[in-house]
Amino acid sequence: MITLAEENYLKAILSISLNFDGKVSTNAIAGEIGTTAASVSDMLKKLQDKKLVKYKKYKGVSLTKKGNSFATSVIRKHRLWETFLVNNLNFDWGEVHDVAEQLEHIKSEELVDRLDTFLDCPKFDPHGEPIPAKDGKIPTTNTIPLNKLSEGTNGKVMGVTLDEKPFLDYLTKLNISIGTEIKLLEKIPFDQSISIKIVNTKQHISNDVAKHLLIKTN
Amino acid sequence: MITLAEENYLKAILSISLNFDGKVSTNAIAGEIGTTAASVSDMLKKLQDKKLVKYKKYKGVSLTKKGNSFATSVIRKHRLWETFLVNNLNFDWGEVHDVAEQLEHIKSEELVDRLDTFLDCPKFDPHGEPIPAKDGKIPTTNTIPLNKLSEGTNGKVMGVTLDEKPFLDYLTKLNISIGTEIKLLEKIPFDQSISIKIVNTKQHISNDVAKHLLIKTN
DNA sequence: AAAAAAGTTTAGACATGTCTAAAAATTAAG
DNA sequence: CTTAATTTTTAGACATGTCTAAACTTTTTT
Ligand SMILES: [Mn+2]
Ligand SMILES: [Mn+2]
Ligand SMILES: [Mn+2]
Ligand SMILES: [Mn+2]
Repeated sequence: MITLAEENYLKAILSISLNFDGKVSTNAIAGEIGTTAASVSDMLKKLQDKKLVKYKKYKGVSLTKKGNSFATSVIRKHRLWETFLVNNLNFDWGEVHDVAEQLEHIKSEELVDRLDTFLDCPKFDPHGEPIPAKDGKIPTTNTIPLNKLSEGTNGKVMGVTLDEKPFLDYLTKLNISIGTEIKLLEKIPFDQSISIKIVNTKQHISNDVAKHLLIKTN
Repeated sequence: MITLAEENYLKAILSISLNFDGKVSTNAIAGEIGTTAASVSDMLKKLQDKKLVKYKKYKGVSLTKKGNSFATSVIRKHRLWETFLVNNLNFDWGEVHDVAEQLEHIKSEELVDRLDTFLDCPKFDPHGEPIPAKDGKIPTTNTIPLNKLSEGTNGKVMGVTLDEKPFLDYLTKLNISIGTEIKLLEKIPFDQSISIKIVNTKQHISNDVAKHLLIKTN
């Protein structure tokens, strides 16, 4: 049996390895989970024993096929629950992450399958993040982070890569949500901040915000 | 913060005290939870410290107002989730208990409130058991266990007081579900087993089965 | 009222998961 | 290439929750 703590570590390792490639460092995991490097070292040994990760002391860690499968399943559950909470229980997209962190650990294959069916097998969650299918396949998109676009480009917001409430509340305040049409007007070299146009209003946002907005260009 | 284990103990104490009255014994709790008397003693001290129970060594335990409120809330969540699983995810009434045992521990008042609204504030769960309201009030019914009825009485099955799969599967096999019309034909003094009529078929069931069927007489 | 049985609590151990502080290894600087 | 800074691991402690075995209370029998 895999424990709740183990699931969270596997999920963290997968999340990190999706952004950067190569082996995942102890510190990176500690940062993601909000724990100490010492705890991570302890846990990596246990995950190694269970053949969920490949781990060499001081050399970082990667998921085994089995570990990747568990991690993907947790993310699948997380995003299906978030979809349920927003679509059916009328939660705001900024309020669902913490509850989904709990729901993702409920153990019942049957439950996940039926929830998936109930929701009509959604491909993306309320933040536009892809929901892995039962077989582990993750839907792809041809989107680019807003900060990588060139000046003058038009596009549509397809997703966000951060689902913390303060960030999502700020987006809502800026009138940005999934589907919003955006035009990149100007990039400021000094701080990489950018000017954008949203439904005829001009706004200015930091690079930190822009990099978490996934855009599909027209 | 109240832990998952503590919630299960409080729920067990409430369940027991609903059936029998007076103080709840250590052994009864151990039996209900499926643990040892030693573990129960340990936990009762902790619950005492948190003012969730009133406990005197060797003299049994009872819930404080605070403890009762937590226990009731756990039962409310359990039954709301069971209702969701049966009504919306098309689970059979015998398949939901174990999953609900997990879901009942998800921490979010907002979630419970919204789930309740989503389900149209149901008063009874799929097994006919009353769902406590947000304020803790438990819907009442004027029902009697089938084994307490006298011969010749007609009535309708309003609920079951056991939700283990083998029992519920057996009921399904007997064509008994919530709403089924039943007539008590004969009580056998030797073993308290009884003969019943269900939609023109005669059946014979043990006292053990009959005592878990709640009947509303016509 | 003493002895036996049943019920309950304590003592000691163990598993899981976490933390701080210290030691060891790796990487970056000088 | 040696020292310094950073990263990672180990050692030791602690909290939670569980268990078995032994001790203690209460209840039941004789
Ligand atoms: Mn999330
Ligand atoms: Mn989690
Ligand atoms: Mn149940
Ligand atoms: Mn439970």
